[in-house]
Amino acid sequence: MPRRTPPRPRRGSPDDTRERLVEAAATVFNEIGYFATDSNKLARAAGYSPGTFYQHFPDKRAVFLAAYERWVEDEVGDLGARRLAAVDPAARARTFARVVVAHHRRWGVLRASLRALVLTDDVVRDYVLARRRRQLAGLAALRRQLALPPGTRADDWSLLLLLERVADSIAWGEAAALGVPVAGLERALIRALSALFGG
Amino acid sequence: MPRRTPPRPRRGSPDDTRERLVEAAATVFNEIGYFATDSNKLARAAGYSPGTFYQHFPDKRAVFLAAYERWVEDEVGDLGARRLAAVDPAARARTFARVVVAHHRRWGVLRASLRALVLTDDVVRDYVLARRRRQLAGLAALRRQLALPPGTRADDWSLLLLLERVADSIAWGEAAALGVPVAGLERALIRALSALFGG
Amino acid sequence: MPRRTPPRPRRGSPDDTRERLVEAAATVFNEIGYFATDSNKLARAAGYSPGTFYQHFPDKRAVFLAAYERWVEDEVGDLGARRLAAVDPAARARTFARVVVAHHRRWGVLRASLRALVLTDDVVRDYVLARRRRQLAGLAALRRQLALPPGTRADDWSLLLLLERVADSIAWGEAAALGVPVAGLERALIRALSALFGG
Amino acid sequence: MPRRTPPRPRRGSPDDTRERLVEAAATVFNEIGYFATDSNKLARAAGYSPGTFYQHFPDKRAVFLAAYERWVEDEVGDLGARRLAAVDPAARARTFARVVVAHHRRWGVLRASLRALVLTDDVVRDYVLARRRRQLAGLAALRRQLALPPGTRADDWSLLLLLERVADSIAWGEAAALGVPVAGLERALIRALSALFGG
DNA sequence: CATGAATGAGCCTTCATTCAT
DNA sequence: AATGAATGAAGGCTCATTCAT
Repeated sequence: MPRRTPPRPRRGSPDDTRERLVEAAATVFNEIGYFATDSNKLARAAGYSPGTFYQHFPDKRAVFLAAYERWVEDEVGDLGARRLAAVDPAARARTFARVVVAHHRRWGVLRASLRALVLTDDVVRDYVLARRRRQLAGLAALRRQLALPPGTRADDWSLLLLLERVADSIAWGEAAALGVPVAGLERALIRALSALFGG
Repeated sequence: MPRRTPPRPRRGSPDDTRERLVEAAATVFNEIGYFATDSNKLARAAGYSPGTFYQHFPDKRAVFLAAYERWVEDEVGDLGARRLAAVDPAARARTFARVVVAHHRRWGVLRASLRALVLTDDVVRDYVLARRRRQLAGLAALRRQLALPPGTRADDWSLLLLLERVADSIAWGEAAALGVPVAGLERALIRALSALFGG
Repeated sequence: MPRRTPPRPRRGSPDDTRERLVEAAATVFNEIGYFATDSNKLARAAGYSPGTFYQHFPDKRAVFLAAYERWVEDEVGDLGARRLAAVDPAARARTFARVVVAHHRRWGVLRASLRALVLTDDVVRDYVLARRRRQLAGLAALRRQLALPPGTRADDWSLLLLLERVADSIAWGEAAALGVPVAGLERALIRALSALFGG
Repeated sequence: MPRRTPPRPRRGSPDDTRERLVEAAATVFNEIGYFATDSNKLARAAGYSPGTFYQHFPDKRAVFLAAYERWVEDEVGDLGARRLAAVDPAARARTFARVVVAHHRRWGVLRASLRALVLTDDVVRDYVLARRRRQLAGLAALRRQLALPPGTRADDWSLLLLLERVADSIAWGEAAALGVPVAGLERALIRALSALFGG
């Protein structure tokens, strides 16, 4: 964990500042987790003072949600139907699995904090549930756009959960530490996704 | 959340005291999560003073691990080979799934805290990894004792992850909030377990 | 408390700007008190930015004094000798009392903040004492102009204090909350003033 | 204003600690006012750490009210009917006036803070109103016990207000700074009280 | 003249932990 | 073994003020 360079910027548009704060927050949350992060250090990590932080976010939770939002958007962008449609159908499951694992590698710790918060904080809970609904809807839409057969809600949901949990396990280094071959896990993911994409 | 009744015990054997502290800790952690739990209140919830707490545990993390330990032991007891061997083979997958879900219902919040801690705290990490290794070994042992064909490590691991994540989703009320039918999820679990137990 | 509409003015003469700032300050101070007032919000309430505020006043205390000044001037205007001289002598005490109460109704909260500041802040203290001296001198002048007999300094001062405190009590709603009839208090004021004006 | 000696005590009964905290709070509030007082310094002034403070009071306001309470009790004790009954009737007004002025000398700044808070903070407001009601009732009781003729509520109230405001003016040094003879003010008080006590 | 992004000292409060009894 | 008063570092957040544009 390298010391964050308390870097450079000063005096920009509010959007740039907010952007830098979210960026830094995402990084810090993902290094040491939500609970170990303090809002002052967060601001400094982005190159700002504590006051600036609170001019952009009402509280620590709010940046956290903003960072989460950004992660979700990233993933949605990379896994969107357009992108997948461009891929050779036989390779879709593989591509999908790789993108998911890559995302989890980037956001593993933040995700774990999110899980802990969801159970404790109602605002976070509602926020996440709303996102989840869209995720499920997105999967259904994907099926339609790729002309795949529809699945039950329970099947879709357990597929998403498997995907997510296995990707976390790879991302966190849990699998490696347990001597579970990562390649094997990826094959398992691809197999599960094949039920969706065919191939 | 009813006010926990600070029980009346005083001056028991050290083991009884420790026992009560762990018990109370498990309850409190599971109600409001590790990070929101205050060690003084925890001691009071067990009917003791803060000082007593620190005479039995070096720090807050230590009770947390003890509570986790207890949870794992519960589960191991209920899912142990002996118990399962007694069950009609055709019903094993169903029984296993039900027990797992029931356990997660009881320990959902504590588990989420654990996940967040694992990524941040090396002591917790090592502790949990050791447990996980035993869990995997237990699964292999189960296979042997029930005379089932062996599986790859990756298959076993992803099965455990699916089980765990789906059970959490049910336990946390996430599935219900998303309109995913719980019965369907349980069927999915049973299907996945059938690959293990046959049936 | 309706959201203050941040008015639209921009680029006026310095005096207009200052004027608007004082006006807004008087209002805000009188709604939530000096200590609860945030200089940035105050500037926004006047339709300006924080920077503009500090181009017109060296600090928060300065606007406060300016707002106080304005209140005093209002009162002096309404209670001035010229105005009173125009009133039927028999009605003077009544008129005087009514004007005083009306003023206090308008400025109650600001006045309470002033009292707290006076004891803590030497600049405010000196400022207020200077005003007070003029107030006493004004009373003496009033006597002369209305050809009334002179009074002792102590009598004048305690008359002013009674006036002020009873008016505050009415203005703050204290009297009403205690079930003390306001009409009775006003009669008491008039009685006390009659000693001054005769009638 | 001498530097408060951050003195001696350690490890006592909760009541003693609370007592010392209230005592110190009363002193500090009365030196620099409620708004300039910070809770950590308050605790240190009593010889404790910040944490101890918050083990005895939920917040700064709470000590403030406790300090106010103590002041009121002091005054009630010294002005109680029993005490006054013991005084030569002819001297009652004088005694009463002196005690009131002495009290205000001791508590002037705290009182001014109280006034500012009352208008802004509903809890303080209700607290003070309750006290005020008792004060009015006490005055009525005093009348009865001394076999004095009853007065109107408005008369009682405006008497209390005059008393209080004139005493504040003396206590704060306002009168002296304005060249108003304090002896004259005291005579004015005694005159007003004579209407109550006779004499 | 006006702006508003940025500042940072500092306040209120919490809570894991200690230690004298 | 148990107590609980006491600790104080640290964290979240505010707000008066500055200054480059």
